[in-house]
Amino acid sequence: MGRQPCCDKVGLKRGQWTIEEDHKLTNFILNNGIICWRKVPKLAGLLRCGKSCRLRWINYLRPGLKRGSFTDSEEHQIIQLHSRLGNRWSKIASHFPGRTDNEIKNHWNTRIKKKLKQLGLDSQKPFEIEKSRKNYGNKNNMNSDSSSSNKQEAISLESRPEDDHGMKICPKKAERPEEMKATVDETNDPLNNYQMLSGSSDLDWLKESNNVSMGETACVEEEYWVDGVDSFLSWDSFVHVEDKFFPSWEIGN
DNA sequence: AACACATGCAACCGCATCTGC
DNA sequence: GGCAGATGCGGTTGCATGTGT
Repeated sequence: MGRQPCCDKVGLKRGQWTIEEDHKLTNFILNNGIICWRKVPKLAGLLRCGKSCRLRWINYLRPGLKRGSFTDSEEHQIIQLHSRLGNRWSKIASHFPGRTDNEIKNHWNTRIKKKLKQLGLDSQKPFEIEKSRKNYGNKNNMNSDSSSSNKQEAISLESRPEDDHGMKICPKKAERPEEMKATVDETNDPLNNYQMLSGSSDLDWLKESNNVSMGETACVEEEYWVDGVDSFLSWDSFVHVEDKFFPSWEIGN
């Protein structure tokens, strides 16, 4: 016995949204807020399922969305976050006000993944870059106990006063498949390669962090992380803006 | 100009998780 | 605690557009 479909799909429209549909959905939400996505299409006069409406709103119609290509800085931050979080796109997206998880996921799959592949890095091993980064920064410290350093990192991250959504930044060690452990070919510097491919010179933050010891690495990471997030508008401030538009609902994903 | 192929993005699908009863 | 409905999430697909021949 299969799962019940999220909605009765008979007679529902699919595919690309028309401008008229966008207007209907936008007007409805602006006037009424979001109470129940299931009811939205019916109340808004749309022949779509609630899921589809939600997706359209979140990914395209929601005010404050930043459209256009990703900047180098954003791309670097995506790579860094992905190295910590893996394919948890919504978590990654929460660090980019105005960007959607879908957008970031698409960007990763179409651009970044390709670049990493060219570098010989396996994008399916999301912690590889982070690990590479650590290894390159710790050539003088190769004997250090990796498990304890992992633990140290986990503690460091978990004791973080909490990010804007109270999420855990670093997957627990047990959640990391063994295969994710990095195997770094020290004859190649992936960061150099990435820089060459991207034609960007602002990977310096990665290189700079390679010059510190293990203990310092954690500190640098922490600082970078905080600076990186703070350098963007916080999601909370974005929520406040939306509160003015939509006092009747909350974005509390 | 016409066609084939590649690319990027919007949208869909189905499972996971949350929430209220 | 168990269940059902609603929502969230990530993987995947399909199509529009761009590019090369």
